[in-house]
Amino acid sequence: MEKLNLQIQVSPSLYTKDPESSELGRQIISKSIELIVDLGFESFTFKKLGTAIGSNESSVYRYFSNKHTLLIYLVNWYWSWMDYRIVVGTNNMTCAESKIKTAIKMLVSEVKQDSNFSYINEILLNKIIVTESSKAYHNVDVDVENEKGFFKTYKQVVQRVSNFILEYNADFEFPHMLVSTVIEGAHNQRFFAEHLPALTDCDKGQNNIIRFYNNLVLKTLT
Amino acid sequence: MEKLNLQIQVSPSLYTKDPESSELGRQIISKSIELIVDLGFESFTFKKLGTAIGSNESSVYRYFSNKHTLLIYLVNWYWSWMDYRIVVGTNNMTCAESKIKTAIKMLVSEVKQDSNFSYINEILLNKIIVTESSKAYHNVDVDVENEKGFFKTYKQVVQRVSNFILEYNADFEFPHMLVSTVIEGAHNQRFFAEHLPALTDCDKGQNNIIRFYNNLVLKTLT
DNA sequence: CATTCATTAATAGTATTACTATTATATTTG
DNA sequence: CAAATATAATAGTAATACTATTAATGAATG
Repeated sequence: MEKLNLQIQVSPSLYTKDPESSELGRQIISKSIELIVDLGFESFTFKKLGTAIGSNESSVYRYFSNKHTLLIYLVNWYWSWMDYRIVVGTNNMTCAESKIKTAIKMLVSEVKQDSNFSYINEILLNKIIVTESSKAYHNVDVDVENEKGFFKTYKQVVQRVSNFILEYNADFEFPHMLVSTVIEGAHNQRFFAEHLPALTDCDKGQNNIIRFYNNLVLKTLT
Repeated sequence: MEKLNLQIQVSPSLYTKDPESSELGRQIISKSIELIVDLGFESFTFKKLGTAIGSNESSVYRYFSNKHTLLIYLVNWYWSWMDYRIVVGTNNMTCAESKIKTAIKMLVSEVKQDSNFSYINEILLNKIIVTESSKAYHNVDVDVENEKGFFKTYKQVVQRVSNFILEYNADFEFPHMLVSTVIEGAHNQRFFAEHLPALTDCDKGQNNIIRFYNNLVLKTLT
């Protein structure tokens, strides 16, 4: 596709200062993605991030109040980006089945770099989603953070794909359950394939995950 | 069922001193379950646990080298217990479909207290599994810990149910994927129902989760 | 009965983390 | 140029996740 002039909008409640507004801010995002992948979220600190971008811990704190909020920012960026991809990818499609398959493919497979958003490495960000994103909501503050809209873009994607499901089968009772099962399930399978292969059957190749979930969704809907 | 003289065996690699071997050890397990549910795993500390059992931080360290290992211990206990329940629950069954349904019900629904294991509150432990267990493997040390057998009992349950799946449909390519999708999916749905209802359709009652996954599994296998 | 051994409790101490606060120095902008 | 703003550097704090040491207790054994 052509290169577009796009920017993913992230809710201002997720930062103290907009990281898109300065070079330092963009570096914070860019490098934090690399560091979280390399170190894991637990070992990632603002001090290490500051050093890595040739800046200071305290400068990072001017953008994000803590590393948890930074993770939420990244997660929201990812789901806004995914939502945009699903909308574009299914645009002009009339067949509900095709829409579902397109969405599943995007949600389930490994991601490719999107040159429209230069300072964000979507491949690495996708790895963070697979490995770390459940930590965004598996904590004591979920309810408060949910109220603040921290999970809005994820819910938006689930809703969008749920609508495809209902287009395909208006009587199906559990579209959201099905969609969230597929999304979280696929992330797990990718993680298991790499670290706990006994919990999956991916040894025979990546495409199995797509085949498995396509089959699962379409059969469940009949 | 009658009260049995049973004890769940947990691998000695998961503790420094066997908590089953002393009153203090049993209290450590018992109280840690309560505290992790109340505080969340991140805010749970051995210091707080020591105080809560009227003992000392350092005494807890004689049993478990850190709180992560204690979580792994609890997770392993849970899956050994679940495996035992599945074996007993499906014993003498000849019909593969019934075995599958029995297993799904056990894996998916809220748990009831099992009086055979007095000092462990299975209801609370199940909440820990739902909310915290993904933290057991979503970290940088997965591979090392997997080598050490930290996830053995979980894999054992997945394998057992996968065998039922193959009994039902020997040609099905992805039994482990299906089983781990159901287990993790059901845990997520229970969590979402409580905290992020937009990601699920559970408002109409708990039984929906069982219905949804029963339907999903049996249709996927046709 | 005395000794030994293991268990536990209490205390202190360390490195790291996740911040906050302050000040100094650049840089931008009006 | 002055004022405002952004950044860097430094210092400091409370809490965490431990380790190490010592002391008190009690049970087993010779």
